[in-house]
Formats: sequence, C-alpha cells, structure tokens
Amino acid sequence: MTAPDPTHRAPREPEELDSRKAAILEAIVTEYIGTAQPVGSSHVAQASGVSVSSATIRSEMVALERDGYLVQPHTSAGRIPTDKGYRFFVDHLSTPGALGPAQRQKVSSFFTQAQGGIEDMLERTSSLLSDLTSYAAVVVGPSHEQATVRSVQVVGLSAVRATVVVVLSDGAVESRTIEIAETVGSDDLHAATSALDGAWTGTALHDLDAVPPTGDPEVDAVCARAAEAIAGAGRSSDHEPVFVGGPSRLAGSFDAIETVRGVLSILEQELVVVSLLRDVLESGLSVAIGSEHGFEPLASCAVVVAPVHLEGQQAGAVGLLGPTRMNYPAAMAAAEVVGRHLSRHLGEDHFDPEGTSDAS
Amino acid sequence: MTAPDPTHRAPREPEELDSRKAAILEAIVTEYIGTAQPVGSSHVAQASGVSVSSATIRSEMVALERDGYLVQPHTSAGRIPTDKGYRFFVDHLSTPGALGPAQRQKVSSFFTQAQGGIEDMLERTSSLLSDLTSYAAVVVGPSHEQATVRSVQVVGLSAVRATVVVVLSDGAVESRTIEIAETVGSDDLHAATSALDGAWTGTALHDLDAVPPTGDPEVDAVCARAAEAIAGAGRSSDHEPVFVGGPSRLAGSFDAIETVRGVLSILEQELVVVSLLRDVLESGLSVAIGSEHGFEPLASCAVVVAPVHLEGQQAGAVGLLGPTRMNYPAAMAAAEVVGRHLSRHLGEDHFDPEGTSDAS
DNA sequence: GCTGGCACTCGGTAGACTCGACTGCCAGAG
DNA sequence: CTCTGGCAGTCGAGTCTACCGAGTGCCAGC
Repeated sequence: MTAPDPTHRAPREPEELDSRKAAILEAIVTEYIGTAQPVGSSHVAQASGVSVSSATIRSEMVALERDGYLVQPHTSAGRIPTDKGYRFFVDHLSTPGALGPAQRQKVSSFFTQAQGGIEDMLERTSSLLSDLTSYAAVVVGPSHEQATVRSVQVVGLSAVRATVVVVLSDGAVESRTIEIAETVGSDDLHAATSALDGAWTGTALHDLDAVPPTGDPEVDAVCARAAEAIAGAGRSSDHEPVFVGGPSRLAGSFDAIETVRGVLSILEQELVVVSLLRDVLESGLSVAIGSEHGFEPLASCAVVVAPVHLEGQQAGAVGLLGPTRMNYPAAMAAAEVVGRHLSRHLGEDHFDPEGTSDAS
Repeated sequence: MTAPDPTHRAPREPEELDSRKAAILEAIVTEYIGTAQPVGSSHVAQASGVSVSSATIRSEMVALERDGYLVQPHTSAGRIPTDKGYRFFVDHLSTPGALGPAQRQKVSSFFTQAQGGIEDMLERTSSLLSDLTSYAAVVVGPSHEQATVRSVQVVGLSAVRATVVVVLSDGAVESRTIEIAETVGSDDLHAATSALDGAWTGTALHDLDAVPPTGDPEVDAVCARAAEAIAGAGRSSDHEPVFVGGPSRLAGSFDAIETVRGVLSILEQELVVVSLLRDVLESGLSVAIGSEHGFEPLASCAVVVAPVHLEGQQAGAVGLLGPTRMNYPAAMAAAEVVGRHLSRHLGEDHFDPEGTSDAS
C-alpha cells in the first residue's frame, strides 16, 4: 500500500540486469515458451544455469516483477514474462539460433528449384517460411512505386477485344483487356502500340496522363481506351505485393478463438500488414513484441521481420507472426535465412552460378 | 433392442414427408440455424406453421429421428437436424431467398465500379461475397487450359536482363524475367521476339517445345532461355486462379478451434478447393452439406456453389463455406447473384451498356 | 547474502446437489 | 384412429463445497 519503492526508480535507462537475474529471466522465458504455463521458483531452481535455492530465486523474482520483466497472473501462481521480459531475452540472452539440417535442406532445395513468376515465387516463399517455423508468415515483395514503363503493346484477341500489356522497368507486367470497335484492324493496333509505346516509355505508371495525338480516329479511340484501363492499373498498383502463408497456423498459436479471428482479419488487410512490417524494419528492429509495434489488435502477437534487399536497396520484407511466447531464436533465424536467400534469388533471377552457398 | 421397425424401411426412395412433418422439420432447422441450440418440442409448438400440441410434435419428432432427419445430442435434449435434414430443407422447404436492398446495392456498385486486372477482380469478388454473407468465400476463375499463345515479346530491362511476355488468347498474360548476355543488343531482342512469336503463336502454353532455329547464336541463346522460362510457366499454370475471401469469418462460424484450424488449412490447398467446387457443380448441385461432398475434413461444413459462365461455357465458380447450420437461402442467393454478375462482367470486360440491369 | 522452513493464498478439480429443459409413454377425449 | 394433457424419468449445466497442490512471501539462522 504505502511502499515508496516502485516510484523512485524511473530514470534508470540502461537497465542492466545482474547476471543471476538474467539467468533466471532466461530460464523463465525458455520454459514458458515451451510449456505456456506460469513458471514457479522451484522449476527455475532445477533448470540449469543457476544453482541457488528456490527461496533466493523467489526474491530475485519479486525484483524482476517490480522492474517489469515478469508478471504473476494471480497470487500463488508462477510468473510469466512481460513484453519487456521477452525484449530483454531477445536482445541479450537468446543465442543466435540456427536452422536444423532438415530445414536448411528445405530452404536450399526450395531456392535452387524455384522458378516461375515473381508473384508465384513470393507466394510460395511465404508457405516455405510458414512451414519452417509453424507460424504464419508474411512476404512483401518489391513495390512498383518508382518503376517506369519500358514497353507497351496492344494485342488483338478477337474482333472486339484486345489486351494492353505494359512492361515495367523492374520486370513487372501490367495488362488490361479492353473492348475495341470491330472496324479496328491489326495495323491500327500496331499503330496504337507504337503511339502508346512512344508516349509512355520512361514514365511511371501513376502519371501517364498524356494521351498521344494521332491522325487516325480509330487508333486514337484504342489509345484512349488503353489509357483509361492502364490508368486504373496505375491507381490500384499502390497495393503492394503481399502474401500471407499458413494462416491456419494461427489457430495453433492461440487458444482463444477470438484472438485468432482478430489476427486473421488483420492479415486480410494488406495495407496494414505492409505498413506494420515497414514500421518495424524502419525502427531498426528485427522483432516487435506485443505492444511494441503500437498496434492494438496485435497486442498478443510478436512479429519477426527480416529485410529483403535488391541491388543494395531494401525492397521488401519477410515476416513471421506468432504469439509473444514464440520461439524467437528459431523464428529469427528462419526469417533471416529466407530473407537472404530471397534477396539473392530476386537479384539474380534464379540464376545461381555458385551453387547453394550459404554465407553467414 | 429387438425393434423390427427401423430395418424394413430402406427401399423408400422419393421419401416424401407429410406436410406436418415437413413443417416441423422446417421449424426446427430454422430455429437451429438461428440459435445453434437443440430445439425442443415446445419451441416448435410455439413457432408458427404448426398448431398442434407439443406432445404431438414429440411423436412426430421421434418419427423424423427414426428416418434420419434429426438427431438428439443426448437424452433430454432437443433435436438437431442431420445433413439429411438440412438437405430436405434446402430442397423442399426453404424459400428462394433474396438479398436485402443494401446488399443488392453493394453488389451492383461493386460491379459497376470494378476495374483492374482479372486476378485483382476475382480477389476482390471473393471479399465481396464474404462481406455479403459473413462466411468464407471462394472464387475460382477461368483456367488457361485451352488458351493459346497470341503474342510473344521480349523486352530488355537492363544490359543483362530481359522480360519475356506471352499474351494468351483469353487475355491472360504470362511473363518471366531472364538473364541475357551483355553482348545482346536490342535488334537481337527484336529478332528473338519475332522468332518466338512466329514459332509459338497458336499453340497452347503447355506444349511449345519447338525451339525456332535461327542463324544468329545470340538470338538463339535468348530464345532458348525464353523457352526454358516460359515452359516452366506452362507447367505451373495448371494451378487454377483461386481466391479465398474472408477466411477470418471461419473463426466466427465454428467454436471449436480445432475445426477452424482444419478448415483453414484445407483452404490453403488450392487444388483441393478447386476440385471440391468442381465436384459439387458437376453433380448438378448448388449446395453440398456435411459429408455429402465426401470430403472428410470438411464434414462439419456446408458448401454453397454457383457457376460462372463465360461465352456459354462454364468457366469457374463462386462458393461459400460455412457451418452446416448456415443460412442456406441467404448464402445461395448471394452466391447466385454474385456468380451471375461476375459472369456478365467477365464476358463484357467491364463494359456495361445497359447500366446495372438485374434480371432474375 | 543465502538457505530452509512455514504459513498463507488461490486456482483447478472432484463430488454432491439442484434446476430446468427435454423426452417417452399413457390414458382419455374427440 | 388421432390428438392432447399429464406425469415420470433422464441428463446436462450450473452452483456450492471441500480439498489438493503449486507457489509465494517472510523470517530466523547459518
């Protein structure tokens, strides 16, 4: 009631834990991650790493709880790590973590055998990552923000339909099917192709308003249709390429069905997911625990992120979403390895002259 | 134990229920769909449609149970419809069902404002359908099985990379990025474009083995690379375009988290989903209840399907996945309407001269 | 400063009990 | 023959109690 203790200890910044407290915290986090049960002092005493009696551990635990690393669900229960406790664990305690040989094998065979379009590739990567870790995975691909038009082509499909294909400088392709008048011939389409190609090449998708003036009204009509259709593409292509793998794993990660529902519906909103990963990466972290990412509906989740680089630039991210009591070392290792492989793969366009080298 | 009754009644095929039994069954199904609680005889007596005492209803209920339309979870509980009971309900009892004005409005504004590529379109349609019904939705688009190549183009991206773009006769576009030698010039790419275009136009994606012979080794190298990359596309394009909308709704449909998990992981397997919908449609049904689809992991689910037609051919399907106690009239109406709109939209390529006509 | 011991606190489980919602059956009325 | 009201019986769900065990906080002693 009248304990002055907890108040006057705010301005301690570096917040070092002495090695025994750290060992105790580590033991608690490790066990809790494994069992999901509050950890009592005697369990910690039996765990390797500390060789003091449970009574001593108890007194350390009250200190850890006072400092915000642990909480008690109720009196006469063991302790559970707080977000802060997990944070200390990942920052100072957890050993780097590595993939098992089987997982390693999975990853490298996945990337050596990988083929197909980039979208498929990212999609399958998200499944891979989810398989590796048993958590839900998210893969965000490089955005087409600053890509410019490289080539435009109008291809007739039938007498009244044609497809406009736009190739972007990053290799992405946007296409739209348009209606055309029956009087439009293949030479008109060729004319439209070269007109559009000339007008658009070099500009970004979202600002190609200039419609090229041509003599032929047939051609102009086709160009107008094409411009209209592709302008829509420019507008809607803000939506990043994001893929979620293994959402069903979430049902295994949480036991409250409400939580599962909430998290799933978050994952359905691509924009939210993308900005979440981006925020975490921008703050220089690789993992955001519980409320750290400031996103209330995911307060019971932890997010592990690894960047994807493309030509030196950061061009996307891979992430894992699990409960705060997730296996951080394993998750971080998996995300990191997959992110690195994916970076290399995207950069080389699945051309891997070195074989499957695995630099650490 | 020694009751001879249930045995000698197998060969009754048309299985007509007299009108009172039907009314009772209808009342039970309706109430159970609403409350998810076993329905007792007195509830049925109060429900409109039958005006007999609960005792009479009880005796009718034992008959319905004997015939397999109802089950009792345990003695002294109310009755729950079986799959057979739901089947009778949807076949003979449920009124057609219609969308509310707000939903109708949603659908038509969605399809009039719709734009973008076909993939995006299908994806968003699945979200729409899920929104309308609060069930998980599945949309399967037209497959590219028998589409043939209409045009091939090789576009240089940088000194060492190029994109091969293949336009198919149905308007779909496949593209792959390939590596090219630095010595390849833009004229070589043009040569490769025309060689590939000439060789492939008119053939299906999955059997374009013939590599066109050219004099120039540079061009041939590009063609070989392109062929290799696109052959992969042909192989992997068996995977149908399938989109799942609102998977988080599943968490609201079932209360056992294990069920949610199982169903979600089914939905992750696109092939399974596609063949499920196809099977249901092929058997001429629009709804498969519980074990009717013979797919064990979804025994607690009902599937409502509506076809998508394109130029008179069936070219896909929209579906809803919910608990067996789902609101069949509403779900069937929603699927049917969305399927019809989608058919029209795909056929017309979002060119709707009539406005939003809504023929029934 | 660490340790063993001790009293105390709760959550979870098991058993007994009650309550209520059903059913099945039966005798009697229409 | 059919329907109805009544009655006894069944069983799940909720409540209450007691108990056990895990775990804590505190304290005296080494």
